Amino acid sequence: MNMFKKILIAEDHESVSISVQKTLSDINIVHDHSNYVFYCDDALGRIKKALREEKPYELLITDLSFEHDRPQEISDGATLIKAVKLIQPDLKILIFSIENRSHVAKALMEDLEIDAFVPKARGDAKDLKIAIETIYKNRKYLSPNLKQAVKEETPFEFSSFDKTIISLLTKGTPQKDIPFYLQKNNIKPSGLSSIEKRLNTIKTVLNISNNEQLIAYCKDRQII
Amino acid sequence: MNMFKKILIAEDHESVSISVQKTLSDINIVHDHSNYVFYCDDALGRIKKALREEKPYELLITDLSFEHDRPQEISDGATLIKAVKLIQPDLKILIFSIENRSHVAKALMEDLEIDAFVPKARGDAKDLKIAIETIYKNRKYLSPNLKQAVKEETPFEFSSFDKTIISLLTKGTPQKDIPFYLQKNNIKPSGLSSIEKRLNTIKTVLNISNNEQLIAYCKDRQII
DNA sequence: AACCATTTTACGGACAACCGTAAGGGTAGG
DNA sequence: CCTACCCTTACGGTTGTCCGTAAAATGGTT
Repeated sequence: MNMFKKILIAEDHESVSISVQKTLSDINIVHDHSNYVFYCDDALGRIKKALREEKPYELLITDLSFEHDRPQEISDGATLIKAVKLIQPDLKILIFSIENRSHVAKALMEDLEIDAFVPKARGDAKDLKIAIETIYKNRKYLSPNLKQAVKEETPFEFSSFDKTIISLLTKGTPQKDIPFYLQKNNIKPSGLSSIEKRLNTIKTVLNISNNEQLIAYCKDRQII
Repeated sequence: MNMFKKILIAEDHESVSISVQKTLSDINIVHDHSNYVFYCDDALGRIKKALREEKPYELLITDLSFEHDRPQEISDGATLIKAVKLIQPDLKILIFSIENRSHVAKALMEDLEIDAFVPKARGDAKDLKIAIETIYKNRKYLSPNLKQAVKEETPFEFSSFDKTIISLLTKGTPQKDIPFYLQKNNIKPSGLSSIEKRLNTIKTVLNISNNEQLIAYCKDRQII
């Protein structure tokens, strides 16, 4: 049976990297043991080098978040993928991440045009095998292990303006002082009333009754 | 060289479990392939069974957080460890977790009387090997990869009362309504002034200026 | 029972947040 | 150029929070 021959693994956790390599060998992929890296910069370097030598990679398996323990040009998986797409658009990409929210995974698949998304969870090794086999057949793969939002809640879109004022609140800025900050940074609506109105509509839409609950909501969903 | 002969791995992520097994075999531990489980309840069952058969485990490697995808008696690693200590106090225990904050790891080592703490991070497989070799020599092992709190901040102790009122705020309860709730649940200081004063001292000690910042602080540190 | 120390509660003024209304300021279409 | 419309801002009244002070309750000691 045919299969990918040249795969690159970008993953900062040594233990995860090991198990991905093991999984590849389980499905009879002869995986050269040097084809894994711990930093995004190294991943991009390897891909460039392989292109120069005209032995390009066929698949990139990458994590999303990498620990910032040394200065890097590229510090996360999403940025890496964008950079890779510029130099080798046909490279197949599989994200293997702790992120397990369905709507986040879907958004990433569309925005980054990746081929598969597998969350680190129970049975993730089996999941990974299926994903690799699926994308080898030129099909997309969105893992069934992704979690639907419990309440199928309205995917309310926080604008960057919203995030700015909420972030300021979490830094201890009193609401009435936010206009000064916004003016300094030339952010468009800067009136106190605009801030009040915006916070009010957010709270109404999300059925939230005070600022404290709003902060908790945003923190839980990693909006800020 | 002598080494552990009977080890149990409790870890819900299949990929991590695989790499731990691989790591064990790397240091020449003959690891029976059935000695890993995906649920805490199964872990406790295995340990009990091994005791009955007078072939007890020598080491337990466990995660801290497990996904709640089916009803379990024990749903997290800390509870598992407490239960295990009751039936086999001499069993050596190694926590292998995503948690990488030094003070949290230290607290766990003391509270649960575990033998080693290794965070899932860069080089965690090597880290794991060293940890196992160290505890085999009856020494404790606290990984050097743990992160010190950036500011060595005052480890402020939130009382259960504090957590209660902060939780109520995050649920949208107005401050002025909290006394009613406290009275209903027979929580002792229930006056509005007591709540105000408590919030005030917390904010003063932590140098926090408003409730929003306090909520963010607590969410970031998983206090609530 | 009387005393003191600490905690809890009640009260009141100052201030911030909330909310409706209305006035100002752009922009697109006529 | 005018007008209708929307977005933004200003204003004021109400309510909630903040914070200091003082009274009341609690608990321990003699």
